[in-house]
Amino acid sequence: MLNMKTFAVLAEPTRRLLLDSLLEGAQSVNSLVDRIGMSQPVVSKHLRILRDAGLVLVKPDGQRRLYSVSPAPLAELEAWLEPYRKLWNERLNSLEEHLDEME
Amino acid sequence: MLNMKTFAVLAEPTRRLLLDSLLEGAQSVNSLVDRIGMSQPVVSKHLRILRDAGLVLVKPDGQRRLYSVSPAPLAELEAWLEPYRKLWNERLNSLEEHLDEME
DNA sequence: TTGATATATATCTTTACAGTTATATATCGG
DNA sequence: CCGATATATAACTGTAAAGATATATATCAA
Repeated sequence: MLNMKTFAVLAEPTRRLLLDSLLEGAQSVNSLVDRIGMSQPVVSKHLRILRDAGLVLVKPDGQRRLYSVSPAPLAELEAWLEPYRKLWNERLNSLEEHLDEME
Repeated sequence: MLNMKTFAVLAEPTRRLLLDSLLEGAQSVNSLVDRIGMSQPVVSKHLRILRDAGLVLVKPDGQRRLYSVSPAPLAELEAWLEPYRKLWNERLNSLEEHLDEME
């Protein structure tokens, strides 16, 4: 079911940076290298890991490879987060009530 | 601002297991040890890390320590996730439209 | 106080993984 | 075909961290 490796993959700051960069649209490896200021092998390695995790897609474009975000696995995060979201909403609500009482 | 160490802390499966256990209410260290089947030092160590990350709170209760979830840092996850959620919603919508067209 | 229980921490070992460097593969232009 | 460009991968190194074991600290009960 839930492939929880997604968490580990996203734990790496460089990989989140890559995903964030790809939010603005598909990009080649080298443009990502320029953007995040890491060596090309490092970027390729991280992209490989993101790809294995289903978080990005590749589309060959001549000699380049265009990477884009594939957000489906993030639904796991969302799902895991849900019961906790309820918790913190409750607490926000009771804080609000508390503030209302103080008025 | 955003303390992205939260991601790394949550990347560890045992720690997510601990948090999930605590969703059912505050618990002592030993009850968590029994629940997740790991050694007491391991559990204490992970709880320490969760505590440093602000993800759990401790309340001394005699010789025990009652741990409970403190969900505030998870708002970071939520925030980071947001632009991606938009992405996958868009894709769900276009899938829907596509299915509608096929009818 | 003493022994038992509950938890924390220190030390050690092993493993996983990020980054570097060097090299391989593939595709372009001429 | 050839050199240049774009990307992937292999091999190596250093480091961080998870789990095991042993021990320290604190609180209970008698």
